[in-house]
Parts: sequence; structure tokens; C-alpha cells
Amino acid sequence: MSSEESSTGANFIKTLIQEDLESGKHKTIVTRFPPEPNGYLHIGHAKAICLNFGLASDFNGRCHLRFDDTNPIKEEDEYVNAIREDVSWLGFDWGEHLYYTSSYFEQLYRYALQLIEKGKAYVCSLTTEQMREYRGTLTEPGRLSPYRDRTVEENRDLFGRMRAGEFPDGTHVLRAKIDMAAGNLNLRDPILYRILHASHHRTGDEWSIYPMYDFAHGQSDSIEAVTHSICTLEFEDHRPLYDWFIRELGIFAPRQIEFARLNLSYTVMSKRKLLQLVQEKYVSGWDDPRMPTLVGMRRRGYPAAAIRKFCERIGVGKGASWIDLAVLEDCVREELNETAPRAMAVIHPLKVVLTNYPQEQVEELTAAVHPQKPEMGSRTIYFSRQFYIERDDFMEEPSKKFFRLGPGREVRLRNAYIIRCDEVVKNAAGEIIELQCSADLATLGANPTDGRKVKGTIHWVSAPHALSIEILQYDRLFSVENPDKGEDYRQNLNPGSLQKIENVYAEASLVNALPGVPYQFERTGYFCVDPVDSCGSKPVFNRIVTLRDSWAKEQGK
RNA sequence: UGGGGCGUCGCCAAGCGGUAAGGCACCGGAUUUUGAUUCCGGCAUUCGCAGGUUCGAUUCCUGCCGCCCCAGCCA
Repeated sequence: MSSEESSTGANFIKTLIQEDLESGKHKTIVTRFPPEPNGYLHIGHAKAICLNFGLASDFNGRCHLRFDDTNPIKEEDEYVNAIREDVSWLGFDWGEHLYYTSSYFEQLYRYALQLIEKGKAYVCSLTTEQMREYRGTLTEPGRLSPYRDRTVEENRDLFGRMRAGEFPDGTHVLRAKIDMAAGNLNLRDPILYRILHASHHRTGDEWSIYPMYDFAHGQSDSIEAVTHSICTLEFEDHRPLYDWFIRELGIFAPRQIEFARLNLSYTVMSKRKLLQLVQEKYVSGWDDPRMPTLVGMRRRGYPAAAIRKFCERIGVGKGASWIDLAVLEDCVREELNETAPRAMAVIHPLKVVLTNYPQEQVEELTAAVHPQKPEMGSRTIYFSRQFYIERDDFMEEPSKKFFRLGPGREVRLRNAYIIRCDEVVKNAAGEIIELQCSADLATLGANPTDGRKVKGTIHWVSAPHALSIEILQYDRLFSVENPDKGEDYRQNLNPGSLQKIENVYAEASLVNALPGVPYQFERTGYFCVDPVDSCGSKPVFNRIVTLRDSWAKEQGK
């Protein structure tokens, strides 16, 4: 990461940390990114990752990667591996600090025992339904569990037998004894441990009881000496509970600070829904280029730097925020404009024959890899009598504002000559199938000497040298800004989110394009070879993002 | 009629008692062999509303109003 990229923007979390440092509360800070390995990371997680790792680097502290794996039923190694890869790809390094909540199971168990000994936790044998009834509602206090007064000995014994696997799932839980009348529901004797005869991805069948997230998270932070525990808003209500545990246990107290999670327009961000899209085959997988997942974006061709830039740009706050997809796309364009080599490809071809150009002649022309960056070098493109241009670059009856090709009009061929359209060839159905043009042979790398102005420049690909490729044009996954508004978000899926175009002509140099490496197809957009779909005979390019198009905007008016 | 938060431009977001940064979007215009990029310029006399304190309030106080989260043996 470049230094200029490192976060400079102010936000309330930095301010709070700054205060803790200046007051001498801490000499250095420790943060952590604590994903549950039950799904793939998405752009919302990227915000948390950039925040936590960014804070650590801003203040010369460190950031841990900890898997909060307290629910064996949903968690898998596949996810921990994918998550590690995603975080690394995003550009962050946790060094030695890779942890798992499951590594703390024994310690957590001892913490629970401590609470039992203090009379602050008890084994409750209410059923799930009963417990719900006893919990009360938002406006009515709950009722005390009939098991609340079990003796310490009884609790110790029962809890030990829960661990030993003597009871079936759901028969008992360990609860904290706090306050059934608390306005904050999290304090109404929350469950600490539940019985789960399930195999854990790391501890196997060692345990038949597992701690609840609430009983594990804060203490895990404490064990790791996390100074600033950054989490999302919905955990604000849980903070008093975490503080209660820390106090009762007398252990190191991290400071929790909550921020608003990311919402991005035209997509959904819940893991449940993303999983559903995968399972119900609305997309090809977690890495479908339309998915807001990091694997999806990576495959699509979004550079990690663009995602980091995005996370920096959107800022951090406490108000529920909706970020316009345009912000992300702008970050991608900004990054790609700097780094992507240029090339030409004709997506909807229209054949052109240059009548005044020798039949067999082929010229090797030189074109800049990047017009603003000569240091990126140049490439060779072939020019011949027959080539393709974009159908949209020709209009039989052009308006005055259209400055591309039309009957009798002139246009510049990018990196080549100025040509004039002399004749339009149509088939029996009246469709335009070919243009007969003539070139001004004195305009290669030069403007006309007679002073005439040619405003338009269009791209082209020599017919005999064209590389046949396929293009996958990706668009937003949903057709409405907030897919969750309505009965079923799936009804808002954008039917045109994937458009396959099979006969695209690309300049020959693109044979060397490596999977995942972005190119700018001039005047069109950014594309890269899809690593998965390109296994066939033709290279398949994903459209990463279009170029800005003020002409299209003009047309739309 | 419980608890916890949040309200600064269409969307994000700085600001923390001294007279409204920045980005995206949008609108003009210049340069351009990408209608791209770049570049200039425009875009909140006003900070949810109403009072109060103060020489002075987006910043402090009070009261309203609006929005979000919480009743998983999920995280």
C-alpha cells in the first residue's frame, strides 16, 4: 500500500483512540477482525477489515485475525481458508496473530465455572419455548426461571455433566444471573452455554457444549488484550453485558466502539441471502462476478486497491448509511485508469472495406499502452484493408451532435488514419452489412494539412488479424436500489445482470492477456480474462466496469 | 407508554462555542487521435423542528418530531 493511500480522513473512532493514547490509557493499540467462518467475505466485511487493520497501522499497533467459531453447525474450514485468502488479497497482514475463539474453549469454560462459583450463573432447564415466554417482551419484564436458585453445587455438577455429554441437545443451558426485569433484553439472564452434540471444524468431538457468541467474544478480546474492539451498531446493546462479564471475571477490559455497517445500493449484504443466491443458483457461486463478495469482485477484476480506496472514501459513522454503487465504480475506474493497459476490441462489429487501400497490404502500427504514461511502453497493432468498427459508431442519418461516422462523413481511426464513408452496403433485408470507405493516407500520426477538423475518433480491429473472444457483460445484480424493500428481495433480481456476447473481435495483442489482469478496451470499459470461464477455446473477458459515457448520457436526455 | 442509537447538500462525510472541508452524483466550460482521462467553474446564508444559555450555537441545555437496532439454545 502506498503511503498516500493510508487513511488520513478523520472519523470518530480515530478520535476516541487518539484520546486513549494521549491520556496514557494505552501505549499502543490492538484491534481485531473477527469473522465467523460460515460464509464468504463481502464488501461490508472489507469496510471492517480496512477499518481495523487501518487503525492498527495508523497508530502503530497491531490487528489480529480471529475466527469467532463458536457455532460448529454453521462453520467450516472451507470458509476459514477463503477468509484468510480474502484478507491477504485485500492487502492486510495479521502476521503471527491468527487466532480462533475455539482455542479459548477451555479458558471460557473456566470463566463460566467462576461465575457459577460466585453464584452469578446457573443451569436452566426450561425448554426453548418456555424460555421465550419467561423472557418477557420489549415492554414487559421477564419472569425468574424456576431453576434460578439452584445451588452452586448443583450448578457445578450439572454444568460438568453437560460438558461430559450426559444430556441431549436442548435439555439444559448455562445462564448468567443478572436481571430479568432489565430494559435491555441482553441482560435478562442470557444464555452462556448450550448443549450441542456437533463436531467442530477445529475441536472435533471434544466438546458437547459450546459458548454463545456473547459469552465468547468479549472475553476473547480480553484474552488477546485487544484495546479497541470495533464492531457494528447492533452490538451496542450487548456492550453492557460484555462489561458485566469483564467486571465479574475481573479481567482486562477492551473498549468496544460501534460503527454503522455498510449498505450498498443495488445489492444485498446478508450472508444468509448471499448463500441463498448461491444455493438457489441465481448466481454461479460465491465468486460469481456479480456478487458483492470479495471473491466475486476479485474474479470480476476489481483491484484490491480500489476496494481499499472505497472503504477509505465512504468514511465511518454511526448513522445507517446507504452508499451509492457509483462510489464503488468510481473507485474502480480511478484505479484502473491509472494501471490498465489499453487495447481495442469491437463488441458489435460492422465490417469496413477501405477501397483505396491495397488488397494485400498489412501495416504494423505502434500504439501507446497508456496515452498518459509513456513509461508503460507501446504495442503493435495491425492495419489492413478490411476491419471492423462498432455498429454504434456509424449512423446512417446522424444528428449534428453525433460526430462519428455517417455517409460522406469523416472520422479518425484510433491510432491510424482518418477515413471517409463513401458507401453503405445493405443486404436484401435492408440491414447495413458493410461500409465502403476511403482513407486519407496522409493522416497516420498527423492531422490533415488542409486544416479540416475531424472530431470523432473510433476504435477498430483489423479483420484478418482479429482475435475472436467472448465477453461477459456484468451489470448490477438487482434492478432496484434497495432489494430488501418489498416482500422478497429475489423478485428484484436484475434479469439483465449478465449478458454474454459471443463474437467480439479483439486486437491480436490480447492473446497474451493473463487471467485477472485488467485492460481498458478503449471507449468501452475495463475487462479482464475470467479465470474460470476461459477454459474453452475462446478467451472470455469479464466486463469489470464501463467507462464513463457522456454521449450515452446525452442520448438518454 | 421498555432499552440502545442516529438526524450537516440527492448519497456519504468533516466540523466539537467564533461564523459550513472533501468525495460521489449533478450542471456548465477548456484541452483531448478514448464523447475516456485531465483541467477549470457551479452546486447547504445553513446544519430535523421549536425554545433556552451566550456578544456569538451545527457545536451547550430543554422539549418535540423522524429514522434505525433489540424479544435466536445465530453471530
